[in-house]
Amino acid sequence: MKEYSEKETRILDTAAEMFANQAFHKVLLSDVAHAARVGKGTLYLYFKNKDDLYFAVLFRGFSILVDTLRQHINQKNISPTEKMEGIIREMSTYMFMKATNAHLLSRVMHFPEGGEWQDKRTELWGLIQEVIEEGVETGEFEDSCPRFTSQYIPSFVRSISIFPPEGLNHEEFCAHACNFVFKALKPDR
Amino acid sequence: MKEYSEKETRILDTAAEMFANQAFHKVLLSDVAHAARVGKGTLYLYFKNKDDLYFAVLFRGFSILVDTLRQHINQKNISPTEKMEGIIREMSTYMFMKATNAHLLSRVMHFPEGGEWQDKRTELWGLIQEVIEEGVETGEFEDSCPRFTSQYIPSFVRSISIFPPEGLNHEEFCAHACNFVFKALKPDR
Amino acid sequence: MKEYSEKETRILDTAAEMFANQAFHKVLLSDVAHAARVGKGTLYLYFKNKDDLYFAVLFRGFSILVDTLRQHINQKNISPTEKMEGIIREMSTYMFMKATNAHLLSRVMHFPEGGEWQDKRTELWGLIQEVIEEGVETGEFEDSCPRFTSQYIPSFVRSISIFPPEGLNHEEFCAHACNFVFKALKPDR
Amino acid sequence: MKEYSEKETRILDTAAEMFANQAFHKVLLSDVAHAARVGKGTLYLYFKNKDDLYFAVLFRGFSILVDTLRQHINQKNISPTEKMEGIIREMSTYMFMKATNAHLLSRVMHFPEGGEWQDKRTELWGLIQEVIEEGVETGEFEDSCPRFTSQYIPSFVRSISIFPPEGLNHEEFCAHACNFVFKALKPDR
DNA sequence: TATGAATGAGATTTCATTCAT
DNA sequence: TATGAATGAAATCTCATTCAT
Repeated sequence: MKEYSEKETRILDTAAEMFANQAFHKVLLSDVAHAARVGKGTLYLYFKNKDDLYFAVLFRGFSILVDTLRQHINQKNISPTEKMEGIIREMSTYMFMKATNAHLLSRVMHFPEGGEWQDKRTELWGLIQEVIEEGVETGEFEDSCPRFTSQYIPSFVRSISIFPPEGLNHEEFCAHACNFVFKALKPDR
Repeated sequence: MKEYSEKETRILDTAAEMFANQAFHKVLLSDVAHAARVGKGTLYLYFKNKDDLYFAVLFRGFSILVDTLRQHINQKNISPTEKMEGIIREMSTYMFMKATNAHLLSRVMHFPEGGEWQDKRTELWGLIQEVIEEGVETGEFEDSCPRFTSQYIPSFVRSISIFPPEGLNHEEFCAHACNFVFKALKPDR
Repeated sequence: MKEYSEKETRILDTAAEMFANQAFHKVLLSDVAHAARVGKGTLYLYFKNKDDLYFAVLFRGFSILVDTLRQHINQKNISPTEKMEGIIREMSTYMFMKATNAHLLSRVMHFPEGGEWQDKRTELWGLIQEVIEEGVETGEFEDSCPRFTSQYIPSFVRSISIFPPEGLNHEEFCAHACNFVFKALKPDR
Repeated sequence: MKEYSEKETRILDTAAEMFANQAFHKVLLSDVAHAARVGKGTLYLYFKNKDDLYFAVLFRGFSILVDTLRQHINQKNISPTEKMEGIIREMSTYMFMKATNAHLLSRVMHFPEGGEWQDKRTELWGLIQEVIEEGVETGEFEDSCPRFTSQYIPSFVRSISIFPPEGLNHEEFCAHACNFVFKALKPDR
């Protein structure tokens, strides 16, 4: 896990906020600098250019999520079903907590191929896939292609958190999503 | 359904291609004009400004999909299950046919709120929701909150078409997705 | 001889004036644009960047001089001595006429090697060398290494025009320089 | 003769090298500092600002040359002719020894008027002029305007050392230049 | 004395948009 | 209707200089 200095963190936080709320080209570096209470030049001390800052923001946000999930999954003594429920809840919590998270994550998921990103995404999907496969082994789940399923799950958490149906209740969504997934993965008999 | 002149169509096609492959701010109007074999000024005869062109591109692409789906659903004499399978197949066909489609749709789905877009998206979700509700009525489906489910379905078709797992087979995906959804929606008994 | 459009010429003239009077980094493109009565962006229509504009200015100035000299030298029916006198007079006239010329030429003569520049300089020296060699053939001159001499001549015209001794009289300088060169090149007997 | 501390010398040497090889505005103080193995702030302990450093570099280089020449000229018992030959040889040795020297000198010689520089240049020209005048008095030379000639001589040494003709031989150049000057200055009879 | 992270004024450059043709 | 040269506001980015350590 990359380490960030205090100032770097402040810049990333500020930029995350701004990139989440406006289109890339509407975010001015001078505004970021001002909001982060640093000089414009300081940004360039930490990030090569605007693109680089943008990617760093997304990457950090995504990494935090993946790390959280990995930690959850690595717990001993919990069943694949519990892990899967955890994944859905952690992901949706992460995104509902801060609109910023959802919007940024959403962009990551669309990112131009490029080693680093591909890897991170694959990491996320890999974690989920592992849980499904573990469940298949224990007989809790049945899935002819866990690779597909592992992509479905983040995608609908994202969809709901970006376009929350009116009057959305977080708990209600988690329950529905878990139920949906568990039914879909339930062994035929 | 809006009608477009030949030149307008050429511009929209070109722009669609470009917006699908690059971020908004990386797409230069001069490039669009050149690629569409029209003068830069001509773009402004058909579209108010860059944003307007962008919206027009997304809107057209999205409308085509929604219209296709609506046509499918309006067929008489087919069951909700058949309709649902059709939705999944039509959507994924639409997106697999042209990468452009998938990428553009993806943008629409993430579009900052804004009346027009909200409406268009709601239209898509509404179509799917209707089918689910119809299925619930006939007893083919069971779903505690069809509104959520109607968002899940486009989201994972999109995810798979933007990030196709290596060696992806279209038919295999459709089969898996249908199966996944049908199991998830199957009445408990 | 390269052709320049009216606007291009206006830009080059303006820029020449400014580059001659100030250090490169003190010349602002916004000032150039303003003084040339064109938009800042227009500069970039004609010149790739600031460096490119600078080089174009120098190159044009230098080319004009070389062309003038070549024309003079190509005259029929004049002796090498007359040609040499012409060279010295043309060069010093060119430089005394406009301080701009002298200063710009001065920079050219120091220019980072680079095909184009090397070639132009070599062209200038080549012209002078030819005249000397012609004179050697006719017996008017004697010179063990015309290649050296052809570099001496522009160098002192330049020196005097950039740092004119107090109360310098142009004609006096030409006379002195010609006399100096002719004596130096005079056959021993 | 100014004295420089060890660190100051290191900075000046480094900067000399860099200013000789690149245009003023391409030389970054951070590069100078790094190459001189001092902190960027340290430069400001020794030099008021970038201009000041630049001037110091040129000034030191020029002073060394002028001092060398003065020492040579002040020798007793050598004729003006010998002095002149010495001047040409010392100057060209100085410049051929290190390309840096030639380039820097070249800058000095082109420096925008400014008291200090005017004085330094005048000092160089003055030395040469004295020798010529001494020669005129002894009847060894003849020159209607030694002030001009004293500018010619440094200028062509400079020209040759900055743009050495292919396959240049130092000794050959000195011999040619001396011969050229001596013929030009030879009394008519 | 020595440092180099931080600064921000101000430079270069871009590109959506206009408008004369 | 069609064009693309011209524009200049506004963006990104640089780098000499400062200053807390």
